[in-house]
Amino acid sequence: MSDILINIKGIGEHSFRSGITPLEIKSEVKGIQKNAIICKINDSLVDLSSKISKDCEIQFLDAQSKDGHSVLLHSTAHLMAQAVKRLYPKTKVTIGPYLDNRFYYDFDVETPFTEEDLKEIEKEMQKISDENLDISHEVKSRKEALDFFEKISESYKVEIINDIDKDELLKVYSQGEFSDLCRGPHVPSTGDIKHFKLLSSSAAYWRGDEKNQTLQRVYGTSFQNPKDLKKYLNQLEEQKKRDHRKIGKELDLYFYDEEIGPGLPLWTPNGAVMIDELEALAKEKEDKVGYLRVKTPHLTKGLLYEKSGHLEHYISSMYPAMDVDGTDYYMKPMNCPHHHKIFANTPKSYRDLPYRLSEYGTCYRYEKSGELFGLMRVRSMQMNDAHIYCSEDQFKDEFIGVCNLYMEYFKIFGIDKYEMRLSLHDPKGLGDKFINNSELWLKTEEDVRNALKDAKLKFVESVGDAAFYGPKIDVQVWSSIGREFTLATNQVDFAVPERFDLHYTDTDGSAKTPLCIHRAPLGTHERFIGFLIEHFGGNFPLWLAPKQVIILPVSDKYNDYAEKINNHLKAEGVRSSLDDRSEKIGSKIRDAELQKINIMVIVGEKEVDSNTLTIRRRFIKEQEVLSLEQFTSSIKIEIKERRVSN
RNA sequence: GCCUGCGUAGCUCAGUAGGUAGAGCACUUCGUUGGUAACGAAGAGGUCACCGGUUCAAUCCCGGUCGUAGGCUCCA
Repeated sequence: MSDILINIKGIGEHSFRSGITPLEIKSEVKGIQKNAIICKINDSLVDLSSKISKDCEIQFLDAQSKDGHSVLLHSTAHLMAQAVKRLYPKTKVTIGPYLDNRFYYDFDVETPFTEEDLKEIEKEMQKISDENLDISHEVKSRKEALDFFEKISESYKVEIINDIDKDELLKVYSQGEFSDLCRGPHVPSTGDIKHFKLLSSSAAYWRGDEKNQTLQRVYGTSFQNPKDLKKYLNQLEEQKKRDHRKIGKELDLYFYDEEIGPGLPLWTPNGAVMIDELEALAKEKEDKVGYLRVKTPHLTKGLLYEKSGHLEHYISSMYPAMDVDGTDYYMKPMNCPHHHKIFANTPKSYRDLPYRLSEYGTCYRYEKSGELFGLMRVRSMQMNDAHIYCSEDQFKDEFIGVCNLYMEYFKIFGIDKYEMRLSLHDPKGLGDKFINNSELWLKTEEDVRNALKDAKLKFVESVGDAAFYGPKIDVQVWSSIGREFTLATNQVDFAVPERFDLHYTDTDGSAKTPLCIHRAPLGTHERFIGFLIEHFGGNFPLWLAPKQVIILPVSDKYNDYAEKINNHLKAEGVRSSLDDRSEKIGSKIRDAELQKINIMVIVGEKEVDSNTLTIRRRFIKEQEVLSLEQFTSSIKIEIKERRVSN
């Protein structure tokens, strides 16, 4: 057999016999990392056991690299499947991919797993790891693979094979008694998988379709080093602490009541302050760029939604109709048709465009019970909604204007991780999910794409996610605990204005139909505040905080002085309160810290004598001594400028 | 909507092999007048989510309903 030349990244070129495996190279050549579990040959990830017969470049990777970690996670999923098959031999396996830092495997199992079962599975996994079984693979023909999986009654695998492209090579990975259809690659041995933890189990539908069999999904994680595993688990614990549902309760911002209904949040005085601040911000920004504010009713006849197409497309997520004097009325699920009515109420000329209507109304949607989630998915939502009616010529500027508004908000809140997603129609869904006019779709999508490119905004595209009436831009953000949400949305509507027979008189006297841009840069107030709670971990900037200042007298003797300060601040529009309980100062400070109040004003003998205040800011050890006037004016500026820090 | 788990005081949670319950914090009162993350004492608080069934007896066992958690599916 002839020799081949292999360039080992970071080490140099070596000559080997053809047919050598990376595993053999690893043991023959010094300096390759001991923990290497996988390698890249000419940029594709390959098992360490595969034979090399050509000159190439090879890079060994351990599980601390991104690719290596993915492989480790994937192999851990297989390890888990093997453990499950040992403990519950009747289980049928399905699929087990990796995610960021996690993996899962879906099983068709007789009885769902309990927490104890997960512990047992984990133990069995440890055993298989200790057995240090070689993980090998064989390439099989379609027929061989089908025969094999039929013989071992893995019907889901059979189904998968039948769906795979006929030309694709099928690989069967084996470790001990366990074999699985898989593209791979995998770590060389079960002994390479040492530090893992099963996280949770839940149900999942086969192929994600609710009509299919319910499977049991087990999530887990796995790392090369015990330290990294611990770090990740800690991170998960930390994330729980920032959950908006937990902080929302602790800071008394909102709650749900069984007698009111799921998904219908009640905002307490603290939470309502935040909504008011958000609205004040939005009004300020919108007033500057020419939005006109309107108000529309919460109830509307069904006829309107027939016309708009919403009844046809979204009836399953609208509250059922109520009969009013023999006519069907619906809770309003969105504002657009009402705004269209307002547009149409008086004749419009090209001089009126762009015509921008905004509304902070409450909409009601019947989200399925299992979809409700804290403030992020609710059934009554306050929209930061607006519709811009414009001509085709104006479209680009208006669209970019809206995107810029997003950016402005993001800057105010210190949101720097976001992604714009241009959602396009799916040609297959025309006439069904989407308005049936492919030319108009393509043209509008191209217009939006160009507008984004001209504004130098980065975006990704997503086919099939458009609204029924036009393409949209969704802005995805990640809360500090890694949850991804669609926060802002911006949709182009080329269909509904026509249905509503909206028109304006153009310069030449002809009637034209305007385009409509639907936009909600702050999404819903509920979701936005939910996001902000996690983003700030409850430590809101001063302007947004429900409780900005608390006055803490050192003893009852200084209550009068404290009260004077409190009254002054309140008169100046600062959200200030007074803690005049007979508690020691340390206790009052502790309580204020737990309530995450931004500023504590401490007053005792010293302060009364010198007519000053001692200012203790959240998280800041150094205190300031200021006069009441100095303090008031400085925080008023901080509030007015909506500073993010602290 | 689907699968599984959970539901005890305002909050965080104990507990009862079936005999109607307990702690800490918060709250109220009294004492204390204290200088940077918990002063002390006393008191008040619960139809053990709701509705049925089994039982002499149910917060506990069984069934249903509602709510909630983790996911799946969905999101104008």
